[in-house]
Formats: sequence, C-alpha cells, structure tokens
Amino acid sequence: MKPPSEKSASRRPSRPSYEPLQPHEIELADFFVRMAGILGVPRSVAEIYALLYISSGPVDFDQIQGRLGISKGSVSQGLKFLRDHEMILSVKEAGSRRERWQPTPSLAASLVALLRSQVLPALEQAQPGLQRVLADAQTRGSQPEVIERLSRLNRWNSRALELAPLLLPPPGA
Amino acid sequence: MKPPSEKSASRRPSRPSYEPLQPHEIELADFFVRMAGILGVPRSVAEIYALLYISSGPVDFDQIQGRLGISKGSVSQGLKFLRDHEMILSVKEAGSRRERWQPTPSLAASLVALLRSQVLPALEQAQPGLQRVLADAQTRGSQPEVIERLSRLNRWNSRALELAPLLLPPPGA
DNA sequence: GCCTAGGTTCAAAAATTATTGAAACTTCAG
DNA sequence: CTGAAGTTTCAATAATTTTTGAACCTAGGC
Repeated sequence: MKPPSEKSASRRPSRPSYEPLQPHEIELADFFVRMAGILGVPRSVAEIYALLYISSGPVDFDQIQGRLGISKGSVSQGLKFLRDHEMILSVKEAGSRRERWQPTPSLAASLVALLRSQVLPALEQAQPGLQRVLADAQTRGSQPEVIERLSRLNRWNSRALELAPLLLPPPGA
Repeated sequence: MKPPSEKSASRRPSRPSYEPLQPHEIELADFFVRMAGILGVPRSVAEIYALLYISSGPVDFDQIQGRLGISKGSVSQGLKFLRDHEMILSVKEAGSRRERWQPTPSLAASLVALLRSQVLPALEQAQPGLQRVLADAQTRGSQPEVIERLSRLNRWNSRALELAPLLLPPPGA
C-alpha cells in the first residue's frame, strides 16, 4: 500500500513522506473550509489554517505540503494570504532558514481582521459614488421613497467607516 | 446606431426595448455587486437587487431582463434567490398574471437573514463534529494549548447557535 | 376547458477562480 | 563568495461557478 522504498529506517530525511490528515483532523478542516467558503476564502487556505490550528507545535512548509497533499505553489500562496491577514505567526528556529507556522492567539481577532480587509475597501471606494447617486436622485426629483433608501445607505456607509477603526486598529495593536 | 425597425411609433408593445442602466444606476449596482461578492452572491443577483432598490415603483420581469440585458434564466434564478432570502416582495397587479417586484423595507434585515442562512447551517452541522474532535484530542492527551483552542471553538459554536434565534426569528417576524 | 402570457428548469457554454509545477529568486551556512 | 535549501512567482491547466437559451410547465383570462 506504500512504495517499498524505505530501506533502513535510519538516515533519510530527504523525502520524509508525511501522513495524510487523520479523520478527526479532516473533521475540523471541513468546518474551517465551510466557514471560509462563506467569505470566499479558498479551500486550500482553510485547510492550512485548520492544520496549524489542530497541531501541537509550529508546522513547517514541507509538513503542510506533505500532510495536505497540495502543491508548493498552493502552500506558498496560502501562507501569504494567512500572513497578510495576520492569521498566523512564524517562529524561526535557530540555525535554520526554515520557518515554522502557528495560528495567531485569537481566531476572533483574525476573523475581524479578515472581514475588515474585505469590507472596508469596498465601503471606502463606494463613499463618493454613493453620495453622488443620492445627490443625483435629489436633483432629478426621484420618489421620496428612493431618496430615503439612498440616504439610509449613505448614513450606514458613513457610520461603518467611522466605526471601523475602533473595531481594530489598522497596523499593530 | 440602432436597428431601423421601429416604423410608426404607435402600437407595438411586443418588444418594448428597455434602456440600459444609467451611469448613476451603474454606480449603485457596482456597490451592491462588490458587497454581494464578499458573501459569494453572484453579480446578476446583486444587479437585480440594485435595480429594484433604485427604482421608484415595483419592476416586472421583462423590465429587469431588458434593462439589465441578461437572460430570462438569470432573471428567474436571481428573483428566486432574492425571494428565498426574503429580500424582495412581489406586488400583484389586478387583472394580470404578471408580478412586479420591490425590495423589502429593511435592507439590514435582509442582510441578517442572508448571513443567517449561510452561517447557521454550517454551525449546526458542525456541532457534533466539533465536539467529537475535542473529545478525541482530550482522549489522546494532546497539548493543553490545542485542547484550549478546540474548547474555545466549541464554546463559540454553542453560543452562536443559542444567539442565532434571537437575532431573527426563523420564518416570519 | 383551451391557449397563451408569464415564468421555471436544466444541460451546455462561458466566465471566473483555484491549483499546479517548473523556473526564478533569495538568503544564509559553510 | 558560493551553493543549495527554502520560498515565491506565474503561465498553464483544472475545477468550480455563473449565465444562457431552448424546452417545458402552469395559472388564469377568455
């Protein structure tokens, strides 16, 4: 059932052959995959996070690739995504260039950051446009109902933008 | 610039030729499309909602198709989605089978309902699995750190499930 | 009852998004 | 310095999602 190429059990760290996820690990991964799906985060990214989440210590690049059975490219991109959203931390081990990864302490904070990074830019970019749409509607004397809707949308947008920085300070906390 | 087929301007309601979205309407549509994208809602659905949102009165099937320039199938599916998530209401006009649509009064409520419908099933389905994963970890004597993480995940899940019904009563409010 | 306006379904095509893998880049141990 | 371990990049491919359109329903006006 496995390639009969491991001769002596000793010196041979060249291709360590990692074991695939265990049933209980798969269960957790599925949960993260589903939740991530709601926000449009790709499967592979969720799987990586799940692996780090259920692992006792920091996990390195090759372990992730091996256990998840995905490509180097996916691992690299996945880690980049998680890094960019401050969902993981690297632990450098002495005397090696290799990085090892673990989840940031608070999943909650991670999720908030993730949401922020998706929603905020949209709100910001929309701000002037929405104001123009409202002004436009007022100018052309649209139905009061439409004006009312557009006003509410503008108010929300503004409030959301005001609140956002409080929810989580942009760079470091 | 247009097909020279409209002879006399009189009797000819067969293919009314709707005009495409105006710039200010496009702007609003773009906003909704972006926001919808975050939740994985397709472009066409967001566009339909935007059109209803910025229109003064209820809008019918053919107008939607005509002004948005999309297929019947897309309109039908889009309306189904919006209906299913209680984001739009139909107004039947007397003496006609035709339905005319308008957004439900509260966009906020619509969004909450939409989120609920995506998140809740995931939480519910995950509940037993998560508990099993935790039990498993305890049994096999995993690192306290992992146990702690999994416990927190379970607590969240439970609390979310408790809170959910309060956020918005399942069928009608 | 029939017939058709009004709408739905769903398989196939198009568009979008995720993954792969080979080549290129970077960094540090020796 | 140099070499190779460790990682990133990105064009090509695979997988998934969305849209289309033609065939099919169905309610209700006549």
